[in-house]
Formats: sequence, C-alpha cells, structure tokens
Amino acid sequence: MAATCEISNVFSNYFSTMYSSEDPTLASVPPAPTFGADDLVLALGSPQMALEGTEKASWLGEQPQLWSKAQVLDWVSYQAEKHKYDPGTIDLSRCELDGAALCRCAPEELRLLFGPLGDQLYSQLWDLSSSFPDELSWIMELLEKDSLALQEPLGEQGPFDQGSPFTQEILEDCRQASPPYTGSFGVGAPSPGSSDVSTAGTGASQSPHASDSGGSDVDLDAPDSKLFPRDGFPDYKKGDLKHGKRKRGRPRKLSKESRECLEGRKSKHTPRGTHLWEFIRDILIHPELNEGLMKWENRQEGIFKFLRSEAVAQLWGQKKKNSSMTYEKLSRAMRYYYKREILERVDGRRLVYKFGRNSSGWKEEEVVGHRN
DNA sequence: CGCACTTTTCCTGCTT
DNA sequence: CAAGCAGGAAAAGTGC
Repeated sequence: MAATCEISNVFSNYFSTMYSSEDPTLASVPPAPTFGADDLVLALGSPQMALEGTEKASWLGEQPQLWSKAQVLDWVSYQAEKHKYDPGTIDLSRCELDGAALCRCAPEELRLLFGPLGDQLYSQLWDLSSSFPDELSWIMELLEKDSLALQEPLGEQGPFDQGSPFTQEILEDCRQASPPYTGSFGVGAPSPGSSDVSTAGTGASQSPHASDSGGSDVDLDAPDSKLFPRDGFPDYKKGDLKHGKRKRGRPRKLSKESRECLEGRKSKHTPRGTHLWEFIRDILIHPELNEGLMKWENRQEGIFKFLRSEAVAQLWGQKKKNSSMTYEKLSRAMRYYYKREILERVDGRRLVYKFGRNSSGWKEEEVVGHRN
C-alpha cells in the first residue's frame, strides 16, 4: 500500500501541528520530519495545491466516484483553469455527469466532451481515484479537510479551543452550501475503520454549544454560534438551564430539516460507523500514523495507554462530526465496554486500558493477516 | 413505529 | 486542586 507512507507523513504533520503543545512531557515524541501545510497537500497527490486562500473546493476530500454533478463541474472548471484552457472552449452545459459516470468514461469520451482537456482530466481522475486506500480512508478524509483548515491562521489559541481548525472546517462547510455529501469511501473495505466519516453531518449542530459539555471544558461563547439561528435548535443549550441545572441526558441535536438544509440535502441516513473501540484499535495498529496519540503498554496482552487523550477525543469527535467531544465523554463510552468485555479494567493506572475477550483485530497476528 | 444497541451528555462522588 | 475514574441516568442516533 504505497499510499500509507504518504498518509503517514500527513498524519504525522497533522498531529504535530495540531497537538504539539498539549503535553510537554511528550517532547521526546519525534515531531515528525517537519512538513508544511503545502507538503500535506502534496503528499496527498492531489492538485489542490493550486487552490489558494480559504476557498475550499467542493470535490476536495471526496472520492471522485462519489462526486455529484456540481462537484464534477467544479472540478472540471478547476482543471480547465489550472491547465490554462480557455473556458470558452469547453461547453460545461453538456456535462451532465456525476462522479460515478465521470469515472466510467473512457479517455476518448472525455476528449469528446472536454476536448484536449479530456486527457488531462482522465489522468488526474486516475490519480485522484487511486489515492484513496480504503483501509485508511477515514483518516484520509479527516486529513484532507484539516490540511485545508490548517492553512487558516491558527492564532494564539490552544489546540482544543473553540477556534480550532475543526471549527473552521464547519464554518467552511456551511459557507459553501455544498452539494450532496455522499461521503463514504468504503469501497468494499473490510475494516470497520473504513466506514463513513462524513455523512453524519451534524457537526454544525454541535459547535455552538461545544462549551456546554461536562468536564473541564472552558466555557466560552462559540464564535460561530451566530451562524445558527436559535430557532433552528430545539430547546437544548444554556438557555435551557433552569435555575442553573440542565436536564440530565443527552441534549437534542438539530432537527432533521435543519440538518438537511445545512448539509445540502442528503437522502439516506448515516450508516452506523466505526465503533469507538475499533477506532481506538485502528489508531493503535497503525503506529506509523498515530504519532504519539496512544501507545501499546503490552501488545501481547492488549494493554494500551492514551498519551494525548484530548487529541484522541478530538479525532473521535471529528470522525463523528462532534466538535464537543472530550476525553471525559470518550472515557465514559470506554467504561461501558467493561461490562461487555470489549475492554478490561486496568486498575490503578490512569489512561490505561486493555482489550478484552470480545474485542478483535488488534493482535499482531490478526493485523498481519489483515494487511496481507 | 418500536425496540435494541451504542454512544453522548451530564452528574456526583471518589481516587490519584 | 486538577485530572482522571466510576458508574447512574437519560436521551440521541441508528439499524432492523
């Protein structure tokens, strides 16, 4: 899997950039050969380096097969511009292809539609399509988005503050009113980690009250709260607090209508994605990717430790489109696994867990078998 | 629609 | 004191 190496670079850079200040005691963690944001993009083998500023291409980060017609048009326009084709020579009105249809096109057909640009399109399409390994697609998708977000100024805020790139991503997504976001790269991927990352689509609903979570979260007014009119949300927020106490239990998220509006109308509901323990496992079994997030304490026994607990929580939150995820909440979910014997308790050791008899896929022999 | 399942959110109390 | 752990409670989101 040639792409793994590239992803590794991206992942390394991603985490060293995003989370490097979280735990000073981890200074020994190799900060990964420093790549700039540009390298992030280059490593992905995509042509988006030509994109400048904060504008985000709608097709970016999605598998070409999953592009909508609008995304196809967007991409073709971009390619035309990139290769200095006179837009006047290309009749985009004839382009009625969605991503799947585009990918089925032979070079001649593309040439027929787009003239000499067709050849360029064909080769770029090939590059793009092959740059999505299914096993690690969820990581890819996160990184695609965040590599763009990283190009935004980070300011002085800590890595998990409200103004994090995650929030930027949400802002971008909302600003664009992007076309249907079909999301999944799970092209027959056997790993649960390949399941959908981008279809949950409720992230925007989370952000305004990210500060309302438990634990030690800083209570700030989210800067993007003005994006979401209050009436778009059911009674769920600080306004709902009665006499300083909120109702127990999980607050409501966006109504279906609001969500569909925000995500540009998505037909199907989100398939159940990766389970938390699988997400954790996937990070652990790709040591080249996890860059100091977690480590094995005892691989044979399945004992592992969170090194950057909040970073892992943020990543999990990102996967679930939930910007208010914290280690506090993640750990609660982890504790539920004790009863089901997916995890076992490791007494007296903070941030240390152990895979239980009902977990799988983490043992060395299993991992090797899976990769071959 | 109802139910089961898996989180997510919040909370109180305890431990390190 | 802060961070983490434990686990109850309730609700959300999803699949069937």
